[in-house]
Amino acid sequence: MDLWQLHIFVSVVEQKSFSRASELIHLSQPTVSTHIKELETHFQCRLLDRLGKVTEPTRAGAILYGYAKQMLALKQETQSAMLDFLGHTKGQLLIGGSTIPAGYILPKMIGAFKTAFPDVSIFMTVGDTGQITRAVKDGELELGVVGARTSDPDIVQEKLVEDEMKLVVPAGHEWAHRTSVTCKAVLSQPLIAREQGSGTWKTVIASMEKARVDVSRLAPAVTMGNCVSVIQGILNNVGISILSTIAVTEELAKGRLHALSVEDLDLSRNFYLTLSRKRTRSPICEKFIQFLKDQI
Amino acid sequence: MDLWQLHIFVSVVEQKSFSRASELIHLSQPTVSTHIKELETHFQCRLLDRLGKVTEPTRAGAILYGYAKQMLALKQETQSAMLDFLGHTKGQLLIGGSTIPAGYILPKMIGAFKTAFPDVSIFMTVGDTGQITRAVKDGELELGVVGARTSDPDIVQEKLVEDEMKLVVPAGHEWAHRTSVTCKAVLSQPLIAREQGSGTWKTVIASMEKARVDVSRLAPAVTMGNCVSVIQGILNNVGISILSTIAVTEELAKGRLHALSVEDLDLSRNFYLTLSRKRTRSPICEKFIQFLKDQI
DNA sequence: TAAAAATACTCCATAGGTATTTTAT
DNA sequence: ATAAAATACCTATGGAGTATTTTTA
Repeated sequence: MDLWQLHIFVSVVEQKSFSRASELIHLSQPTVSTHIKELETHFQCRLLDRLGKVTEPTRAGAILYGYAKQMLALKQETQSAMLDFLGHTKGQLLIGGSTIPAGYILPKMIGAFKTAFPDVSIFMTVGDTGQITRAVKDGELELGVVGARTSDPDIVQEKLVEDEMKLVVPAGHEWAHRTSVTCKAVLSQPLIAREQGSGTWKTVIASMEKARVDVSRLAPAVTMGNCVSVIQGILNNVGISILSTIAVTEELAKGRLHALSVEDLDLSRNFYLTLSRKRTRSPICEKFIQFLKDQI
Repeated sequence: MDLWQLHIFVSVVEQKSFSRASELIHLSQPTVSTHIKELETHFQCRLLDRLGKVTEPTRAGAILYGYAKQMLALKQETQSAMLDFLGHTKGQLLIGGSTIPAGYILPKMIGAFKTAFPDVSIFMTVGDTGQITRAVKDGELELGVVGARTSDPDIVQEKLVEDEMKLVVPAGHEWAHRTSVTCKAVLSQPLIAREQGSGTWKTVIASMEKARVDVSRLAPAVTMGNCVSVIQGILNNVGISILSTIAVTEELAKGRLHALSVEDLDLSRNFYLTLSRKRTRSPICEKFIQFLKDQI
């Protein structure tokens, strides 16, 4: 019993005739006979009553007909589901991003992409660089945007955007009109730090170590769990902090915050498009990558 | 794309390996490769990522896998549905009977059959001989039990039971202790007749004509639409009637009615098992025919 | 180096065909 | 007599095999 034989069987039932069915499927009448015979030997019973004028299914044939229709319908459904997916118009896309990309880069992209392809469902996971990279490696996510490179050979990465981090102070701060300060001056101010896993804070520490600044002299006034809290902290004069400009563009535009660079400190970093080296990317994912590269 | 290829594909996905899958299905590894390749060219995309250690489905492959599982499950379902039906343990049986068989013969049979095969659903249609015979001819019913033969060459009939009709009088009637009366005597009594289409009444009229009794002398006190009404009529002294003994066995046993034969009148008739000559009978139907023949 | 999949090739089973016979209207 | 299905028989595609190479961990 295969789909082809079932298709022939269904055609005979619907045409009520072997020869009419054979014309319809562009087969010879004996070929149709052979296939029906094969089905009948397979099930060990008559499936069609050849009544002379017409051919009608037996009870067993009627049962098989019902199932056969279902299977053929399911085949059709499969075909069109695959076509839809491969025509990158339908399906789902699983992506991931570390804090900054997930908060400030990807949402815009997802919005634009959804407008272009409304039948694509996008699921975004937020996690730290390590989590996202591992998920991409394992195929749980098709694409990630993270703030650090990895040495894993199963991963390919591509620089997506350059991110400049700056010292951020409230509008009324004594430095609110300066464009830069020394690193030493920063250490004298109450500072809002980020938690251990934060990519932003890792970059800050790394750049300080690179500039041979004694990191132990850092005395954070408070440590906060996410970017938004830090911004709120600055606005409420808890302290100042070093943040991605991407994360504060809005507040800078409103004039409620001011950003300035820190002398001697290289606070630039990159966000990387992160993909599995060997796994095949879906057409939807390819399309999304195009979007990312084009619209940034 | 056929079921065999989908089966191979599913096996590779589940085994995460071409070679392990090939062992499982008892095929060579190159044969598995060929089939997967064929699926991939059919859908114009990669379905499996050969990652070296393991093989995992691509997004497209994952979609196909879902559908493939459904199709294979449906195939299994088809197989077992056919087996159940052919093992005459499950399914439905459509039968029909004219008034007396449907009222007094078939219900007993259906009860016994349902006990033996509880998973069989039986649907019984009641109609006159002509209706039931036509439905059997057209395959709407698989089996009928009717009170008359037909000349239709598409129908085969077999005598199932002999039915004796008798004159039925109430317990207190003047003939309540007689075993027979003359036909002439019957004509002098108030008689309950049956409607036009009734097989019972047709038989009564036919036997009278055969005995050269002047049928026009029949003056029914009342005409009733069904057997049960006639019995009630007799019990309430509306008149007497000629009925199938099969239909009054219960009342005779209770002693509320008395049956006697009519001299000169041959009131015997047969009920016939009625089947389509050319249509294949389901195993359930064959089994039911056995039941009918054995238990009568 | 070893294991997995791909490639190259050979073979035969079978799906397809045509010609014809049988069956039933 | 005619139309439909079955039978007989032939052909060629492709599904299955073995042997080998390529790839990658």
